[in-house]
Amino acid sequence: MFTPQPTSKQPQSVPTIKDVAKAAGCSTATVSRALAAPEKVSDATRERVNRAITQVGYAPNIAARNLRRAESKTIVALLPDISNPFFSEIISGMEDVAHQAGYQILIGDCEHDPARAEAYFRLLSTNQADGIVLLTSEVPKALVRQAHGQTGFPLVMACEFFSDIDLPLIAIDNHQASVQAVDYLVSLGHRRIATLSGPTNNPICQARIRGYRDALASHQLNDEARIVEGNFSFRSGYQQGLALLEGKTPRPTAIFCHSDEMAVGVLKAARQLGIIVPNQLSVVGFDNIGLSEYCDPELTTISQPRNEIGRQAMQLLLHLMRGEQAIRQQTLSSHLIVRKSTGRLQD
Amino acid sequence: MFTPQPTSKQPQSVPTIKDVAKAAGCSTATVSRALAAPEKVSDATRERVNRAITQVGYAPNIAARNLRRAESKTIVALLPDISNPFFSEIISGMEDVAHQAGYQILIGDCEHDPARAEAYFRLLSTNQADGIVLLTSEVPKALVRQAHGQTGFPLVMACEFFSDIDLPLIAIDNHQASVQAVDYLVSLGHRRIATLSGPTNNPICQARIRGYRDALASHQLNDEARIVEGNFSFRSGYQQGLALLEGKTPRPTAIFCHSDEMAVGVLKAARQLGIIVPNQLSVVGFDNIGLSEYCDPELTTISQPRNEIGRQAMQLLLHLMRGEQAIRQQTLSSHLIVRKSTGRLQD
DNA sequence: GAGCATTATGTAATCATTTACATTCCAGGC
DNA sequence: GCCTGGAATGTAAATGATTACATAATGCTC
Repeated sequence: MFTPQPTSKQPQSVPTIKDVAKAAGCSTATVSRALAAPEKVSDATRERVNRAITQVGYAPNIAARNLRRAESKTIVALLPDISNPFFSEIISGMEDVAHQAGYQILIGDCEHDPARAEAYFRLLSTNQADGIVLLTSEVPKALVRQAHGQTGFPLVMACEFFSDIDLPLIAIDNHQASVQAVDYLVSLGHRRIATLSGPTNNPICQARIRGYRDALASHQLNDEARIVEGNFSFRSGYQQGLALLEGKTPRPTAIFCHSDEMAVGVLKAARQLGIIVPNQLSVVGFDNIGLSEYCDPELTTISQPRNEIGRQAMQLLLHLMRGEQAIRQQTLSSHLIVRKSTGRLQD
Repeated sequence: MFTPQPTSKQPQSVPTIKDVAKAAGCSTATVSRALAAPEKVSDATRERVNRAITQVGYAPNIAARNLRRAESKTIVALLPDISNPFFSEIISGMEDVAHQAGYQILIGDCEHDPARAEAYFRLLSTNQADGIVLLTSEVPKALVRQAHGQTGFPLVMACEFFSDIDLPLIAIDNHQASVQAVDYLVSLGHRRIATLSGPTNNPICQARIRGYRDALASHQLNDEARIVEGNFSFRSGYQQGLALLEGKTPRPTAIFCHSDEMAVGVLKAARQLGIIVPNQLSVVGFDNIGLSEYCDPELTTISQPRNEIGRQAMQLLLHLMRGEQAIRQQTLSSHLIVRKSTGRLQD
């Protein structure tokens, strides 16, 4: 059987499903089926189609497919700030699962700008995205509320959450993680334990603060509570670290930070003030980013299963999109990694 | 004039351009023109169309537009590894320019896996992306060669490059940056200056190594050259740092690292061996990431204009895509930031 | 071998938009 | 008043893939 070269009316143009059909001697419908539902096509035909595909060098036009199927196979991951290395491992977990299922991930960096967040949400209504994984609570609540109103709206939160909107969620128990950190510090003999929080309007920080307070209370240390606010960055850690450590009030002997970067900032502040860590000050971080093993001293910190959070969030989203039943909220366990930045109180 | 509610045959469905046309009392062609080329439509009509659009709550279906226009308004940014904070600021610069021009950025994390890179390249042929900014040389060369073959293929490199493929490029002069670092170390009295390189098959590392050798030669220190290979990570910096510092050969008094993370790894190695930085060892990093101001001691490093690299790379790509003439290669200037990790040789 | 179910395939409509081409309208020149 | 040209708008084809529906082919039962 002789199959001619694809008739060259437009020699340059990209081959379409028609070219494949012609080369395989069948209809476009058959080609389409051979690709989307191979079991609906006879073995012989499938073979012929596959050969034709490689012969003409066909690749499906995704825009056409998206139009017809009214989907985009794209998931938006909304982040507060792409430069925070905390997120990269989560993204990585999400990507594994998403790619497996034939989805792409579009990383949406909100840069703390509500307009950006809105633009990314809009992608859903224009069929440019099929679902959203929300990794920040810093987005206009109206958007989220509206999404939450529609049943089956493909939206999942990971790590962060809203106190007053009950979305599908994959996260650790921030309250408990906080309790664990404080209990540990108390067990080392510390009593004046301060917290360097992230933005205090952030629900995860609120949860951590509650955990902090509850833990202090359980040791009759309510009066020692001391909370300062940062924004997770090195810089805010450094600045607030200075504020905590050089003040006139009796200096805390331990600081529990809501991010590793802030903890490293505190380390710098302590260094500058000649305060030895851990002898005179214990510091605990949060997240266990790569750096925490390489700073001086190595950081005691709370480790979140970041890859797993990403994977499960994506799995949950896929379930929701398929309309399947799924556990709507999952709490993963964090754990305290003890390194060199914490020690027994020396007096 | 009474305009009825959009006739409700499918009350739920998303409004299309037809609904707008009906509401505005004109044809779909006119609506389309009012949106894409407002000057082709009378003021009155444009007004009516705009009102109709808000009235029915219309948002264009991007898949249909992409199909018809054979473009996607999406640019792929190919990275070797998303978790490297070096890239975030570049991405940020790219996004600014891209959004301005109505483009989206799809971040492609290759994770050092050629298959991934290939998948992202394929997005171009399936019209899912209009151009690529390549931030890594770790992609199959065949792909790049093929792209380079086609004139006007929308591909731009940033930071990294290929020694044997002459692509449009925005980068610093790595050779010169290296010379500057070494000259500076020599000026502090150092003679045994080692380099902790990134992967030595990476052209930017090769350029830096050449710069290192040339600078040594210019000071008659050729014989002192000592090069070890890492992979830009904390861990490789630490391991190779140990190797360099605890060997039996006379210990280097300065180490020039091809990344800040490796430099911080070296700091840890030195600490562990009881070597005081900068008194007994000077360390220079590369990239000036946020961390470099917060590690101990603060890192002397080479700063690249990352935001600007991102902006210019995107601008260049946009020019290429529009078929405009443009400067194909641009070298931006880096500079040495002197902090506390380098000092005069004390003997 | 008729009747019926099942499987394989083809035809053509459909998705939402853009745009080539056709038509209409009007102003201005003669 | 006629003609020309340009502006404004409409008609309908085109983009490439999917899929409802129709049809053809096959196998199976009795």
